Amino acid sequence: MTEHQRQVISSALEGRAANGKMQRLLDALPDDLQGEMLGIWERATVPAGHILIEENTEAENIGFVLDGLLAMIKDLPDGRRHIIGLLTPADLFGRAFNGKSGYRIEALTETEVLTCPREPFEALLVRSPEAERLFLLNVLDELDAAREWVMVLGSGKVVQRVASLLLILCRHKVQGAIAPRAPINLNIKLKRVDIAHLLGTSPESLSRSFKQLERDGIIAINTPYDMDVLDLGELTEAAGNALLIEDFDL
Amino acid sequence: MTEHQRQVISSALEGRAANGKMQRLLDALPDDLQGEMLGIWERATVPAGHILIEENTEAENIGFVLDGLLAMIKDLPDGRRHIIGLLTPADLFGRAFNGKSGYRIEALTETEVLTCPREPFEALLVRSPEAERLFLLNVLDELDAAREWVMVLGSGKVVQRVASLLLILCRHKVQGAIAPRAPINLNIKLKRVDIAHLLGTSPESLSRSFKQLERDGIIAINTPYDMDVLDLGELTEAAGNALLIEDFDL
DNA sequence: CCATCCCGTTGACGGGCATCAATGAATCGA
DNA sequence: TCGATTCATTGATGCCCGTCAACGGGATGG
Repeated sequence: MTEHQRQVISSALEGRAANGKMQRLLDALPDDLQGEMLGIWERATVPAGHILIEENTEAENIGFVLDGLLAMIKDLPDGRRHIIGLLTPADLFGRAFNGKSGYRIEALTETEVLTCPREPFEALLVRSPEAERLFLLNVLDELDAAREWVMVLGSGKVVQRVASLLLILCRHKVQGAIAPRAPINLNIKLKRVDIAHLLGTSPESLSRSFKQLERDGIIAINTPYDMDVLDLGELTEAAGNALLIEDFDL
Repeated sequence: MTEHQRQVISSALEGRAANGKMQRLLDALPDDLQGEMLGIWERATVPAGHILIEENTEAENIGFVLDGLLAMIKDLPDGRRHIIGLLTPADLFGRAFNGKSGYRIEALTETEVLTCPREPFEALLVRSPEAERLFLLNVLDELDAAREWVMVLGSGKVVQRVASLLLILCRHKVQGAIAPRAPINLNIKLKRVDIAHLLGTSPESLSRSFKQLERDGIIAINTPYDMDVLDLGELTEAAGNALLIEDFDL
């Protein structure tokens, strides 16, 4: 491992949410492969609106989110756009081992990513069963997340979906930690339009649902991007218990 | 490999849709592991309504669908039930490597499956990188399917979702083959209620949507379980082009 | 052969929500 | 500093669709 490589990776991971996962991934590798793993990654900062992987193309890059927010987006012929899922720090994206994407990867905010060409990444996975298993576990997690979204989107009323989204954000925020009775502060990075497209609704209906949750005393809206969840129990109630896995330590 | 084992597997695969995939999986294994793989599977026939994996339990079994139809189902507290996804012949189910399920696996029709305990399956994957990669590819396919459902469920109108479902069924039917201009006959194994829960709507609305597609000359309904897709192009139109990957050879 | 059940369909009704339109607040650039 | 743009919110309107109800046909069982 060259000093340059070490520098890239360490500066990239410094003080970020993603460092734990990346570090675990590295530690699991045999020593002789660690350098190779580090060597193929390139760090990049992309502005909001930038498209990292185009729709319906053989993705040539694998990516790892360090900071910011990406989304899997599909444009519909009628001009509307649908957000299939989000990519947050510590998420992998790209199409290792399987072809075209069907959707594009777009930055919703300014984002820092690590990218590497697809071939050497695949080659490394083939060579190292440990790395491949880590990747497999990652994909399994993504599968759970996707199925959870299927659950959320299938459940009727808009308020329920909004509540479910908030629950997921809370879970993401307090992960591992014991959930306090105290309000959970959420810093939403998404615009209302994006949330709407994510939940399969319109910004107007979304706004009304937020207001309703606020009237019910379940949340407090400080700014459109800063809200507090006041009552986790009632929020779960409002969500209709639609979430697949409820692993809050209540 | 004992004669008993060989008998179980060969009779199980005989003349079934699932045999191709299982055979490929076997061929990819080193010779000395093939016997081990075959030895751990047990064949079973379960009646409709039978629950193969309970919700919120550590699944102790891995399964492989030979014939019939399974579904991933989550019950909502209000009594409604939501179908998250289907499992058709050649599909794997179970929770190798990651814990609880959050939904249950239930047979919608009488179903033949191969099952095996989880530990030896995982052990075999760990021992054989080839098997693990096959499993990984399987999971990647499932991920695509799940994201496709996210897409379908997010797209507004019920008629669009119905059309999308029909498109998926058509694709499943003609997979690989060149899609003919001639009508595609679909044999639906699902009850209307189940389709409704799958698409996040009600049986009544579903019926109306089917009728509308028939009025528009896009499909012909012979019986509720036997319909012909008359115009694949218009069906795609009606679906709003919401599908992620459109790999028909039109 | 009839009674019962299950299921799909059809009709009527009401509510939720998408759409259109307008206002207000915040940010940005000239 | 002042327009211009973007975005969130609110109101009004009409339609989609979820619900309740009833009907009919096919299957099952006595």
